[in-house]
Amino acid sequence: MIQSVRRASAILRELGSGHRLGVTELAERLGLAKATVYGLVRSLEADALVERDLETGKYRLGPALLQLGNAFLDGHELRARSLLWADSLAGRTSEAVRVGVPSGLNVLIVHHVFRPDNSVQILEVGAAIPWHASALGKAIAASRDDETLGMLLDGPLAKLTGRTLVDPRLLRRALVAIRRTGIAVEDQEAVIGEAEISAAIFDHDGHPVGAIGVAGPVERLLPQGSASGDVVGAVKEAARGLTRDLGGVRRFAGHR
Amino acid sequence: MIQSVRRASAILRELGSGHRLGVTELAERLGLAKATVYGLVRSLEADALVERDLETGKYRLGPALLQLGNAFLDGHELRARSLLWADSLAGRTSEAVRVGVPSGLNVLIVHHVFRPDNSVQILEVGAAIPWHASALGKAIAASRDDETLGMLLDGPLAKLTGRTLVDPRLLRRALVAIRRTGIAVEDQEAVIGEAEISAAIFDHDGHPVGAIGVAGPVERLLPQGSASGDVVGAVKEAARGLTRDLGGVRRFAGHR
DNA sequence: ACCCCTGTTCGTTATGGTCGAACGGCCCGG
DNA sequence: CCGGGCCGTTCGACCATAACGAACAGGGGT
Repeated sequence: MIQSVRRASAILRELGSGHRLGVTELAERLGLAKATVYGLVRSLEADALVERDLETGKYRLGPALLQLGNAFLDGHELRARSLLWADSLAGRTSEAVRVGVPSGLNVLIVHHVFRPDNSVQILEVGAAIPWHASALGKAIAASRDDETLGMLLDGPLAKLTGRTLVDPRLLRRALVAIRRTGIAVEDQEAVIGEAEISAAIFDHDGHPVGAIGVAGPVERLLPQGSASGDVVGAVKEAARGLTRDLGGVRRFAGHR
Repeated sequence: MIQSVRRASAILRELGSGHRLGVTELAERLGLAKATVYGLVRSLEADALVERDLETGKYRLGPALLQLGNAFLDGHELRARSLLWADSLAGRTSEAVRVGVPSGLNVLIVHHVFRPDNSVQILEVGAAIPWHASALGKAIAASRDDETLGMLLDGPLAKLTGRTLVDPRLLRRALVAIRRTGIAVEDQEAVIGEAEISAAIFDHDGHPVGAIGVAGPVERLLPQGSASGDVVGAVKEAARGLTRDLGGVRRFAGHR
């Protein structure tokens, strides 16, 4: 495990949380000597992974990251195969569709089809959502191996709204139900007024590689409090179809 | 300049050009020992900057890069300020608008407004275009300092279409004209049938930080072979407005 | 005009990154 | 079914080199 590389990536993560930081500030956040951080940022800057703000001298993320992020999407097999399914799902449900993959403690949106109603919507591709506050994240987590799941439940569980589940015990119980039904529901756990219904997608040895789901206003997606059978059926069908396209197989309650 | 960080970033660049590569293949491409590369990829993998393909064992770019790329966009001042100008420009010209920043030998698209005609268009944000084959790139290059410009002209100049300018002498002459007029035109130099008209955006000491331009079918954008005054005016106005918003100033023919 | 805090450079030390070689597992072909 | 070759992986030793503290320089703010 190469120390300097890990540290460089820690710098990127630090810079990724919005703020622009100077060498000194970075050094104290990471607990490193200024000169050490300086060497790291200079190296990152040489490859345009970070950029310097000319007026303040502080550092921010560099353009090469956008390029690499785009290259990641281009080569992403699940994303490529989900394009058609997502379009069809959005058409059938008249709601927005999102496809996500696990990335640490978050779900990363790799594909997003707008609700087909000509309203202005912001593209969420690239957004990272805490796993426990999204249907995509819960659908994926429900089928992960016990070790990974433990790590997820031990991590920080931020309370994004009043309805976010943050108790590991409650969360674990919810995941059991999700694994049984194959459907995860999120009811205003990330954003008030918004809900999502999703199902996991599996690879050939039954590990969840991502999830696809339908997102929209809670009153349309969860009329009288629960999901409509039509939407649930459509989501399940899309997830199953995608799993099949990937050469995958749904694994039931298997561990390891 | 920290060796291992530069090497790690070289691995990312290698992986970014589409192909999935194994340790051995990476090692020979970079001229390093297998064990060295192995250590580097393991470290990158730990931070999700690269990912392993479970079936083939080969490596590809990781999800963290998409997240970081998105964070780069979020914090991007030029992008943020260009949103309104780009919308307005697209409305006035009824064509697609793109905003780009320099990234090495490429222009990176950081904002893209679709042509307002309800046709299906693919989002180009994150795409990297060789600077010499785009109006954005030429507009930026025309105002860069001599040293950077020399580097650009010395770099590889790929011939993307029959009309791409690849002769450094011709290119340099074109840039002189662009600097004089403040407008760069690209006529099917990247994609046959597509043209673009753009102008550079400057920071407070007159360095070009990016460019904004209108892109569309050549027959509409360049009727009877040259740009319409209306479009040129609108582009110039948007670029000037953006420059002003950034607290910048257009610099004429100044060096250093 | 001062001071303080910044980014930067320098030289030394010993950490830890690099490498070659050897291991073990997998796939392919015989 | 067995062998060969290629792959990712581990190991250990060498010494390059990353990390550090301290000293320098430049700018902004007071």
